[in-house]
Amino acid sequence: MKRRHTTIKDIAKAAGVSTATVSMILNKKDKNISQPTRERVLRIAKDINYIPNSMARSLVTSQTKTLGLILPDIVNPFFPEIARGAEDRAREAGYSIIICNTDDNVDQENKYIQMLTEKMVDGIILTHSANRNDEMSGLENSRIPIILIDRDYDSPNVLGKVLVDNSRASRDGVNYLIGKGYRRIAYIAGPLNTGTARDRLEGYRTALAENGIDYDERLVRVGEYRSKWGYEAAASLLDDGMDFEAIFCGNDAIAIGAMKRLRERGIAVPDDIAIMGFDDIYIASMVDPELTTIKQPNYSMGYEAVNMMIDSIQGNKIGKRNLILDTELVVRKSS
Amino acid sequence: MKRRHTTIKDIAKAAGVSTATVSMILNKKDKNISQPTRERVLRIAKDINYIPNSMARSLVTSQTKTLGLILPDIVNPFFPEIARGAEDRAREAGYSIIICNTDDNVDQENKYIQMLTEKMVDGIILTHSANRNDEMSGLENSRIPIILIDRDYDSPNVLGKVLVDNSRASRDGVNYLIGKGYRRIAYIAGPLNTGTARDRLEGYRTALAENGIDYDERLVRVGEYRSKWGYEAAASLLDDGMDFEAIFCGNDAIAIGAMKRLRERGIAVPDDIAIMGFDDIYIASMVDPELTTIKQPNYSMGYEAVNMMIDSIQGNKIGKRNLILDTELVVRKSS
DNA sequence: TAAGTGTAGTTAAACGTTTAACCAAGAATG
DNA sequence: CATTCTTGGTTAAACGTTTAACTACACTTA
Repeated sequence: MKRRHTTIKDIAKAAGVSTATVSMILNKKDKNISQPTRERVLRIAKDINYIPNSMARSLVTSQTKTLGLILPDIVNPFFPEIARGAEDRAREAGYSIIICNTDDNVDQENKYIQMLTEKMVDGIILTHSANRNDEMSGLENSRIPIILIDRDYDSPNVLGKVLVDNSRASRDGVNYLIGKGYRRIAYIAGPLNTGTARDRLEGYRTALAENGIDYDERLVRVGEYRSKWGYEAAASLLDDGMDFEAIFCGNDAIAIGAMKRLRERGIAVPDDIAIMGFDDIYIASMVDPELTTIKQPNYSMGYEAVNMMIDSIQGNKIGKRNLILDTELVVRKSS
Repeated sequence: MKRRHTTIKDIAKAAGVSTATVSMILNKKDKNISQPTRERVLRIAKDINYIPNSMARSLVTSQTKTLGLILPDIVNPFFPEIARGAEDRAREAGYSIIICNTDDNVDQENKYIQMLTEKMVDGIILTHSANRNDEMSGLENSRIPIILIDRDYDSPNVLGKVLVDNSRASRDGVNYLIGKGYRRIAYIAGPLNTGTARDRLEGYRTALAENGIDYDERLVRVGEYRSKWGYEAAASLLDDGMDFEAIFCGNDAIAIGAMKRLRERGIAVPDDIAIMGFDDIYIASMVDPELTTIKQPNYSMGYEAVNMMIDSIQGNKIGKRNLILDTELVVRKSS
C-alpha cells in the first residue's frame, strides 16, 4: 500500500518550472530566481504539505545529518546526561542521534560500527568498550570519523577526544580528604582494565605521596564499578581489621554500596568513617548522608563531543584535537 | 575530499556479472544463480570490504529500518529503561533508534515528528508531551505510524498503545498500605494535567472507598513529578498539623523528596510515617530506607512498543491494538 | 556595435541500490 | 519436432534529490 509522497516534481509541475528551480528555492540557493516564482513555489510547497525526502538528498550529498552515539548502557546513570548533551548539540545543528548500547561488549560495538557505517552516519561518538581487545577490527575498518568520549584509546580514524583528567581529579579529591585531617584513607577501585580506574588509582597514590603518607595496599580493593562491589569491599576492609578514617571510592555507585554496608554495621558516616565518591550521578544528592563527590561534566562531554564532530564535518579541518574538561569537587555531607 | 565508497558496481565489474546479479546474491534472492557465481561474488564483496549504502536501498524500498523514539527527557530516571527496551528489540530486528528529547514541550515534539518524517523513519514510538494542547498538528499531519507509550491519547494514525493501568496499580498500592494497618494515608500527587497523575489519584480514592475510609482532601497535595515537590509537599502536610501514618506518593522522585524532609524533621520511616512510591526507578533500592514502590515495567514497555511496531510494519495487519502491562508491588523497607 | 554581465531559469547526469521484465540456451515433455 | 520449463542470468527503469553546465534574453559599457 505504498502511499506515494508528494515530491519536488509535483511542485515543479504545479508551478510550471523545472525541479531544479524548486530545489534551489527550497534550499535557499536562489539568488537568481525571481521573487514571483519564488513565492509561487513556496506557496505550493506549503499547500500540498511537501516534506523533503532526506534519503534522496543524502544519496547525492553523502551527508545524512545523523550521528551515532555508542555507549555501554543508557540505563547506567552515568550515561543519560552524556546522551542528553549530545542530543541537544545535535539538534541545534540540525542533526539527529542514533543510540547504541554495547554492554561493554566488543563484538556488539563492532557490529554497531558496521551498522552505522551502512546507515552512512556522518560521525560516531564513542565511549569505547572497556573490554576492548587488540584487534579493533570495527574501529579500524570504519571510514567514519570518530570522536572518543570518557575513555581514551588510540586509533587512526579517531579525530578527537573529549575526556577528563581522572588522575588529577582523583588526586584533588584525596587531597581534600587529607585537608580535612584524614590520614588513613582506604580506596575501593573499579576494574583496572579500564583506563579511568587506573588513572584514579594513580591520582590517589600521587596525593598520598605528596603528603608524605605511605601507600598501603592493604587499604585498597579492586573490583567493579557497581554498588554491589562497594558493599562487598567495605565489608572486606572492615573484616580485615584495618584501621582507617575515610574511604575514597572509584565511583558513586561503589560509594553508595559502601555506605549501605557501613550503615548496616552501625558505623556513622561521616563521623566514624568519611566517604567520598566520583561522578556525581543523579542519586548522589539524594542518599543519606548526601554524598561528597567529584562531579564529572557529563552533559558537557556529550555536548562538546558533538560540537567537535560538527566542527570537523563542516570542514573546519581541526586535525586531531583533545579536549580535557574540568571536574569539580562537590562537598556534601558524607565527608 | 569525498572519498568514494566501493559499490555494487565494483563488485559486478570484478566478477564479470551485472549489478542485478550482485544485488540478488547479496540479498539472498538468488535461487537461480549458480553456485560458482554466488561464491565468486561473495568472495569479492568480502575482499574489497564492501559496505552497502542503505540510503540508496532505502530510496527504492522506502524502508529505512530506523525508528524514532520521542520522550520527555532521557535524564529523568524513568526513561532510560524504556529506551533500552526499545533499542534491544529494535536491534534484534535489525532496526536502529533515533532518540529525541522534548522536555514535554509540544512545539519541540512537533518539530521532531516533522524531522523524523523527513528522515523517513518507519515508525515513531511516542511518549507524548504532557502539555499537549488540542491542535496536535504534528501528530495528525504525519503519515508515519505511531505507537504510544506510557501516556494515552487518541489520534487517527496512532496504531497501537502500550500502557499500564495506573488507576489499578495505585489502588493496589494503597490497599497494601491499608492491609498493613495504616488508615490515615496522605497522598502527594503529580501534575493533574497528566493522565497518569489523574489515574493514580483515582486509584487512591477507590482504595479508600473500598475500605470505608473517608477521602479527606486536606491530606492530598497536587504538584509535580519531582523530588523537590515531594520535599515541599511533605513540609506542607506536616506544618498543617494533619495527623497521618503513611504517605503514598505519585512517583518515586516525590517519595524520595518527602523522605528527605521527614529525615530532616527527625521523623523515622517507616516507624513514624510509612512512605510508598511509584515507578521503581533505579534509585529506589539505594535510598535509606529502601523504598517500597510499584514497579512499572519500563523495559517491557519499550520492548513491547517496538515489537508491536515491527509486527505492524511487517504487514501483520493488526488493526489498532492496545497492550496493558502489569505493574508489580515491590515491598522494601519504607512501609 | 561587439563584448561582457546579469537575470532567470532549464537540462541532464549523478548518487547506489532494487526489481520487474526480458532473454538465451539447454532440458524435459507430449 | 515443437513446445514449455528451468537455469542463469541481463537490461533498464525507478526511487527523489542536487548540482554543474548550459541557454536565452535583456541590459550595460566602452
